[in-house]
Amino acid sequence: MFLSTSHNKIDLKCRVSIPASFRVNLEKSNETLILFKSLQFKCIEGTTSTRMGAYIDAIDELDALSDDAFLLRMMMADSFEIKFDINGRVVIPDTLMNFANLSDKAVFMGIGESFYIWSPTEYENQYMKSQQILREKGPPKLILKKN
Amino acid sequence: MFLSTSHNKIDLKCRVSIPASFRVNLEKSNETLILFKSLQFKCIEGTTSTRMGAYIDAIDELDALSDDAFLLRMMMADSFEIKFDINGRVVIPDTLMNFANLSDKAVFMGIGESFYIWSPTEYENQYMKSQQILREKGPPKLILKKN
DNA sequence: TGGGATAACATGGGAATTTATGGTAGTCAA
DNA sequence: TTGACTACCATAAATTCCCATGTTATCCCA
Repeated sequence: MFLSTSHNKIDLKCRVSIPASFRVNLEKSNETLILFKSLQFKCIEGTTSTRMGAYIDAIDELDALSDDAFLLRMMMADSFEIKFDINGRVVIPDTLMNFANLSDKAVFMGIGESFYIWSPTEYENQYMKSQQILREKGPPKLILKKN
Repeated sequence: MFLSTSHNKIDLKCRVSIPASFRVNLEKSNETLILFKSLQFKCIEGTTSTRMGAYIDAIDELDALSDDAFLLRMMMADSFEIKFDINGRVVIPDTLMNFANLSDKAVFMGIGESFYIWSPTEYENQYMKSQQILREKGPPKLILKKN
């Protein structure tokens, strides 16, 4: 599970350290990391190859001509299998750097099954927005399912 | 699985480098590459011989005399088993070059179980279209099965 | 509980390898 | 003998690998 937030530096080669806790999480479950363009936000989403595989299987279940199938294929096209260097760093592909408006700083935000990588300003915006909603509408009502 | 997008050059001999990650994917699973006319788009589709077998089996499920089966057979007839040169390049058959309107640039787009080869302009059109659908309809609603 | 030792982490830089691509020589068939 | 095709070589650029370093967090013992 990916949790917590941290700020790391992106160097000139577009390398960035993935927070150690995220890395351990991947290693323990023997997963490779996939980075892709978020479908909702101007940020990168990171997840496991297993979870990405589930999306791919879902494509075959859909009507091949449907909009959903089309979008999912596009999503695959904007996804990258990422390798770590010995120090736990990855290289962020150009496409993703541009999409998320990243330059020299990245904010990692764990959200459970996956995590987001934001530019600092975009992260700040989204954070403000969440505080705003919280003030106006109060905390979300959560119903946890029993297993 | 085939992921990510990349732009490669097609030379005068119709040779083009298959992106390294696609090649590795094929080698790891000991598959040969099949190229054929996409059934949906003006592009080439590439996949493993195993998956091509699955397509062919799917045709057999159809009424053998139906128009669908006829069309699918005609399309499949234009599929090619492709060999790599020592540098990871392939030669794109003339039929496919023409079908996909390719000349000197190719866009490789991984979509999971297979990949597409587009002309740059056609790729651009499809990408625009996906962004349009995303704006209008939002991301696909997917319910992934629990592991 | 304090403080030094030790390990873990994030980051920088350069060397070695891989990739994409241009070119040439050899082979086979018409 | 020509033309098409294939196999292989060459090279520049991009990518990956690995070593070095400073900084932060953790541990352990007095």
